[in-house]
Amino acid sequence: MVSNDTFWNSRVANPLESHIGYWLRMVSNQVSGSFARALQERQISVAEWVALNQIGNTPDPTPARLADSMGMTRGAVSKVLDKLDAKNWIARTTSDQDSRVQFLSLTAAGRRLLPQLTAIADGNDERFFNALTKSEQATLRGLLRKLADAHHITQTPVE
Amino acid sequence: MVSNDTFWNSRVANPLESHIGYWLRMVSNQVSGSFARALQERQISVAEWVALNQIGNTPDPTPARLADSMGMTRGAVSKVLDKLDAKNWIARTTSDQDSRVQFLSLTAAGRRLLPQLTAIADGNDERFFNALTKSEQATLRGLLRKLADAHHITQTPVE
DNA sequence: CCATTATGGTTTCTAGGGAAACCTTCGTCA
DNA sequence: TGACGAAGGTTTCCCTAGAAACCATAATGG
Repeated sequence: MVSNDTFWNSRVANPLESHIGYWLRMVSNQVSGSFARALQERQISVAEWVALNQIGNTPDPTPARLADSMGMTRGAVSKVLDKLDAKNWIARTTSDQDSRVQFLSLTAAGRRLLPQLTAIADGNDERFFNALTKSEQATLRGLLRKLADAHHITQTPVE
Repeated sequence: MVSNDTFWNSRVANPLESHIGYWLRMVSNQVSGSFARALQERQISVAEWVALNQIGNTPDPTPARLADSMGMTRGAVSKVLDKLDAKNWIARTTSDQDSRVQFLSLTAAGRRLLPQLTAIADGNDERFFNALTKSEQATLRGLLRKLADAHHITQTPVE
């Protein structure tokens, strides 16, 4: 047994606690909630951060590709990009080959900001999963990857 | 190594993929998304289902306790209860001892419905985590419990 | 015993994201 | 080449949930 049983057994009986998905959401909500709060202090939403990160780390990013990889609709992405644009962290330039397409890029300010946000993300992950040993962390990562693989999940999670 | 490396290594390099939280959200989003879609076919939201389940499985449920256990604000819970009430799945009766307090209970229709929804939840969990062996499932559950324990997470996850 | 504070629940306002309609531009094919 | 469908992006509408203001009632304490 891995965990502190007395604590958990004290909880109100609920058949759903036998679901792995239950624990998965519980933990996932907490870790992303804590990250969202950290970003909030800088007036940045998780979606904005994910978009910024994708723009900084994928080749030739466009709104459509972002929507695909983030698992958001194009409408939603459009609004997120508006925000990033208003904050002068990204630039949108229309493609020469296809005037429907926009290429997205980080501005100088965006390039300065991104590593700071990445550091926050690193710290959040580190702090949260430090409750596990290195070996347990590797096991957990492996199991999650196996699930993602089995179900062909490819979307970068946003919320 | 647990997973299919060639598949994952073909992904665009992104430093965040080293975060366990990244994989956690990715997988969690997928499992709860698939569950949400299953409920959607019956015009039921995840929040409604969680509330219904709590009402059916906790002693003397009240809106305030629900808000606590679900990690939602009381305002949000109030609206969810309005929906369940409109569908005639729950009843609200004000307490004799404290007229501010409402006790929540399932109606006959609610009692009939709940097991069906629970079966959907069971099926969803089962189907998704079948990609892991029984032993891996136990390991995963243990690791998630350990994290929830370490961080004193007690809220039933909603979305 | 009354004033103040705390608590339970609802309502209002706002922000974020999906769905779908919309506009523009590109590709196809007759 | 011109019509039609597909694709990229934006806008509009709607729904959900949080924040905060609000109302009613209970508890506290002077």
